[in-house]
Amino acid sequence: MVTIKDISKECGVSPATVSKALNGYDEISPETVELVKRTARKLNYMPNAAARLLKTNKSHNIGVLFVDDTMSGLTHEYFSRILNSVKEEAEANGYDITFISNNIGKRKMSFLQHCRYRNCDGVVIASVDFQNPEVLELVRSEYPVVTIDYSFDNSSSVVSDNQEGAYRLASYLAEQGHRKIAFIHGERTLVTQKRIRGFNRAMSEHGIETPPEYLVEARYHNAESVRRATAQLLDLEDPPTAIMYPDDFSFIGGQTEILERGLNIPEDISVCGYDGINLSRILNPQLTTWFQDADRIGKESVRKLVESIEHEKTSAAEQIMVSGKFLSGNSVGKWENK
Amino acid sequence: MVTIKDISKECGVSPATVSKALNGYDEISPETVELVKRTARKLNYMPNAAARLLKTNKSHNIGVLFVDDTMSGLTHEYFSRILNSVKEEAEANGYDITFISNNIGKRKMSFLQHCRYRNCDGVVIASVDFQNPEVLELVRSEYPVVTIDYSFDNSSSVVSDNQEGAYRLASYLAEQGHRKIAFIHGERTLVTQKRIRGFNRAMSEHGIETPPEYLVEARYHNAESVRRATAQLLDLEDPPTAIMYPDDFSFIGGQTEILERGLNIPEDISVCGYDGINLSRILNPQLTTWFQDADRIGKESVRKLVESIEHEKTSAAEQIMVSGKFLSGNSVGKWENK
DNA sequence: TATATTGACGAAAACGTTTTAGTAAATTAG
DNA sequence: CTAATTTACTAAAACGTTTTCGTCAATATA
Repeated sequence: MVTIKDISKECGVSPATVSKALNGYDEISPETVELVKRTARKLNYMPNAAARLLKTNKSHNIGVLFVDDTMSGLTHEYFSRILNSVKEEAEANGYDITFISNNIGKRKMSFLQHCRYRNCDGVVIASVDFQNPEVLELVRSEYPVVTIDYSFDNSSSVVSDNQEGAYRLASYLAEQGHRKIAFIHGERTLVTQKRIRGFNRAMSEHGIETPPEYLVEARYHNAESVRRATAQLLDLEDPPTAIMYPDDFSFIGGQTEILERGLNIPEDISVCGYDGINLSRILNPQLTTWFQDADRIGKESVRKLVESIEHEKTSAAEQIMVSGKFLSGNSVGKWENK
Repeated sequence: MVTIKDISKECGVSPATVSKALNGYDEISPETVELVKRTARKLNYMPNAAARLLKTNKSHNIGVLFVDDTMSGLTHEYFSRILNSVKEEAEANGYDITFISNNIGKRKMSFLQHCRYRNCDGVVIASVDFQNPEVLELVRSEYPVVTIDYSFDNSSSVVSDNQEGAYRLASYLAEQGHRKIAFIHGERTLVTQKRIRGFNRAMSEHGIETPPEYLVEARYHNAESVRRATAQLLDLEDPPTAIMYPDDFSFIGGQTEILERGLNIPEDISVCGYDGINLSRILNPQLTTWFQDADRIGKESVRKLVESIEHEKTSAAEQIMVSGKFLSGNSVGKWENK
């Protein structure tokens, strides 16, 4: 391993000078800087992040806390895209990322301890149980934190505009003439609550009374659970003519149920998804859905986090809302009161 | 930040003793060990990974090199599952993972340099262009390396049994009476070559002559490209009665084409996928496909890598093959020479 | 010319560990 | 009862950086 000392010997200057030359201090003569840099390149020198960290207390490492229990975190395209853009934005800013977990080897440690162990400079948190005491401990800690799709009072967050998304989808269905609109929503998280609110607003704006049995809970990203919910709706005395699904993926479970009953989309029943993942674009029929801008969400999170890290004094907590986009497909038909 | 010195003061012993007590050296009296550990817990002490690394030269950090250009790396369920199991197995062994890239901040560095910068103990490489000079540099370096789905001579690898998978699928189609079997395969990587070999073996064992136009290349995970390939096959003078697809996801592109021509699966045409991802289980019809054991692949990679890291002397390069599983669905029909 | 300032560099301490080479006391062996 | 060994500890160096104070010329100022 080639160190600063090797360079200093080769150049006949002190290690201090090498360090300064490499880090662009202005008290080193241009010629020396040139010499040092050339030698560094020649020797294929790479700074040692750990040694540097020890002095500077900056690891240039961002902790990423994603759910890991159900594993649906990484296979859910929405989250894997967030992760990917978090990674890319981090790298663009000179940071690496480290997954934060609470069991590393035999050593049991809390999320916070893991962060300290690895000297993270900050953490982005997504797709976790935000009631979890360990998560709360982390949020309340000395660390700069950005949460995704959930907001705490004293830290920054980036959230997808769930209320708007559900509102727009529901409004669209109503505008197509539907009056019996059901909403299969996910578990009752903050995200779900926002979507329900958006849905309700659209309904009331269109003067539609939604019977309570039109709102049914299923599990996000779970086709089987959504299929059951769909069956439940279709079994109703007065079944809906349109169904909003919790997400594009789980919709396929609903589709199975619909097909098996000999119904056609969108002739007999209209549907729409949520997320706007790749899958939704290639499905038959193509889904009408709401695109969540996962890339921007990841990117904004890191941008804000890095700002908090590097300008701790001047950077204030901020709630950032990322808007999505309506994606039209072939899954919604006009309902003409047949 | 509470350090070893804080503990040493609190306990009235030297830092050296604290370190040894914490690390289970046997030259410390049981009482002292007890006292030190208790105090450490009381003060909420966490060792500083960077400081430790500096002395021991072990970072307990595994580099993960996944493709990041097309981004299909992380959204492809096969790879996201590998990543997930890599992460979990790493954590189980006391390692964190760091994504290796070649542009971190403004600093342009090679993959190898990035590894050195972060002091990785070893690297697992998957889903990259294995001809890439930077990848080769890394493979040939001083680092323990495990490659996934590609083998180099002097390092270890974990590969999915692609030949077997394609062989079994093709055999199955033949056993169902099909004689006109087409294979839409992916780009000509090593993986693809293995699959083609398996396909060919199955064909020749069943005495089937496959016209060259039944083998068509498309892009993995790309519905549009696979749809075009499907159209090409269906436009043939003598179209196939069964099609093997490059992967479950891209099959949906093929399905679109098939449906638009008014054909039914499996009555008019039989299909099978590859990968056995979640999606394949919930699709209509359910796909007959080959399950690749991504979890085991990730796990074995890390197991082998950790072995190479921790027993550098005794651990020899090894090629590990992970077998998959035939998943039957409703996408293949018997072909009775109608 | 004497003094103050600037420019270019180096010595050394520090960051939090681990580990080698002791050391002094207690125990055992002869 | 010495001498040798063992037990339980410590001092200090080292890992590769960064950074604070110097220092010593050279230049600018009075």
